[in-house]
Amino acid sequence: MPASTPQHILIAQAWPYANGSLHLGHITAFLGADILARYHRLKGDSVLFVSGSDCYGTPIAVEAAAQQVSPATIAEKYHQEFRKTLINDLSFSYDHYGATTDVPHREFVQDIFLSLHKKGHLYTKKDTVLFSPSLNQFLPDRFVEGECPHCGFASARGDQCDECGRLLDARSLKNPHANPKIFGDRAKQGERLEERESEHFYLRLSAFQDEIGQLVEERGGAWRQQAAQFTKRFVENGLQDRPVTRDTDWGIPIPIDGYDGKRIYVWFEAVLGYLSAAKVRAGADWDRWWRSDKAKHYYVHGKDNILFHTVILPAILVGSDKDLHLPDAVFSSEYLLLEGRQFSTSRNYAVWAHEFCRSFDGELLRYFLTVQGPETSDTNFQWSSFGELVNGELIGTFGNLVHRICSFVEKHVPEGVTVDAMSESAEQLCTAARQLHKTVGEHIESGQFRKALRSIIEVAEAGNRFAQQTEPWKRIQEDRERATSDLAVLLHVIHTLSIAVQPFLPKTSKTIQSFFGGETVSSDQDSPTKGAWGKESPTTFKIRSTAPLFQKIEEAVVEKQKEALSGE
RNA sequence: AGCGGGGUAGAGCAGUCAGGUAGCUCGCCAGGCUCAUAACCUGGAGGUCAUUGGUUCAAAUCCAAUCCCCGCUACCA
Repeated sequence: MPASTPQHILIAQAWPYANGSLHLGHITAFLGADILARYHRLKGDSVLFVSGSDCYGTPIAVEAAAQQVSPATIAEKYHQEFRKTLINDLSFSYDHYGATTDVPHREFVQDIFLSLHKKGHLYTKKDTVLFSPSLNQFLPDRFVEGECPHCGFASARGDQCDECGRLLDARSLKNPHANPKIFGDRAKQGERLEERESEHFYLRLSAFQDEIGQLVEERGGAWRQQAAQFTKRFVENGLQDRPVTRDTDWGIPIPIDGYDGKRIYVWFEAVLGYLSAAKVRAGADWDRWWRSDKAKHYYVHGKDNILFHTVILPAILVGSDKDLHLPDAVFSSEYLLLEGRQFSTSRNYAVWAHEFCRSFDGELLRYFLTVQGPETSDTNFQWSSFGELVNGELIGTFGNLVHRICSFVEKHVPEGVTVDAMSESAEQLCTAARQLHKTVGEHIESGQFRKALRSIIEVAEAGNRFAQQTEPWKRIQEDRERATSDLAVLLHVIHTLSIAVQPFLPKTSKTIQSFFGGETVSSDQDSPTKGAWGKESPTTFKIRSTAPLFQKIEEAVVEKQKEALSGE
C-alpha cells in the first residue's frame, strides 16, 4: 500500500463531566477516538488527539454543596481520577488532556465570546426564572419539581413530565419546589419559589440556519446515521436562539462588565476545549489543524452529545471566524446497556471503569468494548459474555496463535526461521495478511471499529487453520526446511497482526513486538515506527522471548462481579 | 406524543440500500490433533428471519398496517 500524503488529523473526544466516576458506557463512547488517533499516527499522519475534563456547571456546584466542599475540589478530584483511568488504565494516547478550569481555556473562550458579541451573534434578553430563597440560587428547569398541569403527576420535572411525556415550562407547574432528587432536604420544606427576572446572553443560532443545513447536507454522509438524521430533523424544524449564560458563580466569567453573578454556560465553553487544547499543544502550528481546509476532523462522543457538536459548535465556529474548520466525521455512539438495563449513576447500577481496571487488564476492556461496541444500536454488557468472548476469542484464537507459534520457534528453532518456498495455502494466507491493513484502515476511517477488529481476528483464525494443516511440530522431524519455512510464514502473519492490532490493543501489540526483539511499536507521538501501517512485514525471524499475552478470566471471578451488581 | 434505532438458532450479531438455496461469533453435541493458556482443527444439532396482508415466478430483503423493545426531544454534560 503506497503511503498517502500525511494529513493533519484532529481527534476531538467529548470531555467527560467531572461530577462522578466514569462507567463502561462512557468508555465505549470515547474508545473510538483513541483507535483513530493511534491508527493515523501509524499511518504517518500528524495527529492531534485532544480532550479534557468538563469542570464547571450547576451539577458540580450542587454536588459540592451536598458534600460541603468547594466546587473546585469536586472537579479536581474527578479530573485526576479521569486522567488515571483513561491514560494509565486504558492507554488513551492523548496529545493533550486538559480541564475547562485551565487558564488558557478560559482566555480562549472569553475571546470567542467577545468576538461573537462584537459581530452581533450574541445579544441579551431578560426572562423570569424560578428562584429559591433558602438555597439562594436560581433553579433551572430540571432543578424544579412540581405537579404536572396536564396529567396531575406529582413529581413532574420543570422541563418535562415523566408520566405523560409533555414538555413543560417550569412556571406552569403547580406547587413548584426545589427538586429533592437533587437537593435532598437542603431546601426549606414547603418553600414558595419566587419568580425573578434575570438577563442572559443568547446565541443567535437562527442566523446560522443555512450554514448548519449545508454542513449536514454535505458531510452528513460520513457521520453515524443517528447523528446525521437527528441533526437534519432538528435543522428542518428551524434553529432557535438559545441562552449561553447561567445564573451561577461556578463557571467562566462573562468578559463584559455588569454580569457578576453569571457565568458562561458549560456547553458553550466545553466544546471550545477542542480548540483551546489544540492551541496549548500545537502552539504556532495551530492553524494547520484548525484553519486549514486540508485538515480532517473526527468527533467522537455518545448520542446525547450530538446537537452540541453538529449544531452549536459549528455555529460558534462559523460565527466567530469563518476560516475555522468544521466537523468532517461525527461518530456518535449509541448506549451500552448493563445486563439489559440502562446504567444508572444515581442508583449505583453501573460498572465503574476505575474499579473494573483494578480487577482486569484494560486491554481486555478495550477488546470487548470494540467488538461489542454500540455503533449502530444499543448493545449489552453482560459479565458472562465478557468472560466468554475474552477467553474464547481474544485468548483462544488470537493469543493462542501468537503463543503457540512463538514459543514453538523459540524452543525448537532458536537459530531463527526464514520464509522459503511457499505452498498454495501459504500464499493464500500471506495474501490475506497483506490485505489486512488496507481493510482495517478503511473500517477505522469510517468508524466501523467492530468490523475492523473482526477482520483481524479472522486472519488469526486463518493462521490457526494453517498451523493445523501444516503441522510443523510433526514435520520438523522429517522435513526441517519445509517446517521452518511454514513457521516463518506464520510469524510473518503474526507480525502483520501485531501492527494491525495496535490501535485496539496497544500494550499487546508492544508485547508481541518484543518477542521479535528490538523493534517496538510505541504509543508515543514520536513513535519510532510512525508510518509502520501498511508496510510489508519481514520474512526472517528470531524469537527472543515469549510469554502468554493474556490471563484467562476465571468463571468464579465473573460470578462474583455479577453478584456485586445485583446487590445494588 | 413526535423523531431516530431495533425485533433473524440458547446468547450476541451480520445479511435488508441493488429480491433468488438463511450466515458469523460464543455456547451445546461428536470426532481429530497434541506445538499451545482443557487450547487449536473438522463435522453436527438448533431458526415458520416480531405479526398480518399485499407486489412478484421468487420476499429476512420491496409496499401497507399492527404489536413489542431501546434511545433522544436542545436552560440534565
